[in-house]
Amino acid sequence: MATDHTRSAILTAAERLYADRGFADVTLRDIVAAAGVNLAAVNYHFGSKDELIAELFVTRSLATNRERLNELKAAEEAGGGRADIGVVLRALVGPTLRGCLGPDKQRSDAARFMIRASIESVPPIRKIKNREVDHLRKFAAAMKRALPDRDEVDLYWGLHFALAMAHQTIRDTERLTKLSDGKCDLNDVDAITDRVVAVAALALTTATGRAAKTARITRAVG
Amino acid sequence: MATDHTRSAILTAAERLYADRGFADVTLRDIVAAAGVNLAAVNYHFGSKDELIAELFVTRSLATNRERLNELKAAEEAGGGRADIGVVLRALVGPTLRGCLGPDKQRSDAARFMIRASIESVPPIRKIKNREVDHLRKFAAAMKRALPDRDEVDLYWGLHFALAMAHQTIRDTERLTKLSDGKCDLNDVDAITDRVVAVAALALTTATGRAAKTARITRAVG
DNA sequence: CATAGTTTCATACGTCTGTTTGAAATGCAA
DNA sequence: TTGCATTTCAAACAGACGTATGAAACTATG
Repeated sequence: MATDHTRSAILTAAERLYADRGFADVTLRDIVAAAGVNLAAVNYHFGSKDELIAELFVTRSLATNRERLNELKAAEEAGGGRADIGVVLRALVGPTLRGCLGPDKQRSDAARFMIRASIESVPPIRKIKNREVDHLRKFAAAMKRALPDRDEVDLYWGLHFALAMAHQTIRDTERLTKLSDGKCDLNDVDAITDRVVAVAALALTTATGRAAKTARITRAVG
Repeated sequence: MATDHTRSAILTAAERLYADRGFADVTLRDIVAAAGVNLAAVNYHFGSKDELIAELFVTRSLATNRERLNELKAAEEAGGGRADIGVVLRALVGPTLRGCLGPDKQRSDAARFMIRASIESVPPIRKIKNREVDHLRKFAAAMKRALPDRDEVDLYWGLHFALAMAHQTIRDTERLTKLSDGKCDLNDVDAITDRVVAVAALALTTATGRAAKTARITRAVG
């Protein structure tokens, strides 16, 4: 064992390559070349390519979830067991956004790997991913504490939309930049987080009747 | 030429398989087996696998864009050159949502194929996809007409978020269903469209100062 | 019917993939 | 140093992939 240099070199190289180019385009030979180790090392240390991916994913998954929950717990403890809905949402989308966007320097391979994992549904990950729901349930519960009068279904949709906006912003940076001719600043992570949280919170705090009615009217007009 | 049964059989089978299982998991041999034709037929009729995918994508892409623009134009003409922001957004997200969600019967392979295409970034599609921005620009312009006083950047973000919510809802149906224990009805397409449009419109019509301030406050509190 | 052109077919090719193998190298205790 | 276990390495393996080939089966025109 010792420091197991080879093992961690593989993990680092694999994470970076997968984050950069996705799962489909990266072969074991690419990984071992980047890691500077022999081809057989992957199978020796991890058993198979799938097990390497799975280990990468569970490690990062646990870390991200821990970060999110820490932020949530700190906020709820500070608020006496209940946090503002905006703070809850920020704890949900903040960690991932910070990891994936912003200046190159602070952009981590880890966060970008997680995005890849959530985009490209590769078999070894798909099986593990179902546990994510249990993690999100904690946030749904916190949202319920923040907005006890709100209909449960609305809360789920709000959580879903918040993740959708954060997720898509990370994934499709290019399109928004082109569409806006660079006017949308994708480097200001705090501002982006503000936007996502603001929209989700707004949707959750506005009277559902009014929103639904507006939508129905526009539908009738259209 | 005649009816070119083989050609269209390949297209149909390929679209369905790609929609169901994604690009990575579907081989030419899967396609020709499903289409009931010979392996060499793909290369004979389309030149290569990539060209088959490209043809599939441009066909569907043009159809979707046409549908969206028809809805937009009809609304703007009815409104004397300017449509309500909700109607514009509905024209943007409605066609795709209708095609991808709802009861199995009305769910089309075409729409699901397009979602796959937007998720898994396969080389032959990636090159073509840049044109989508030009299409979206027309919606950005319509949004500007609907909300002439709104800051341009806000409009781009609103458009981006609307697409994000629609897109993610289609893509991650399973997670939301599980999280909500089935309480979120993914079969009621109109209701879902209402929600997406309502949230996006709400974000676009609420005073930006208030939203930003709320976000900043929650950030400070957290 | 004959024939030229098109389409289908079985089959094979070359390449790339993840994985395996057995020998060589290394680390470490006695 | 000797001996044993761990780790590395070059090389090869079997399988799957997209593609190419040439003969066979069609279709339609004269």
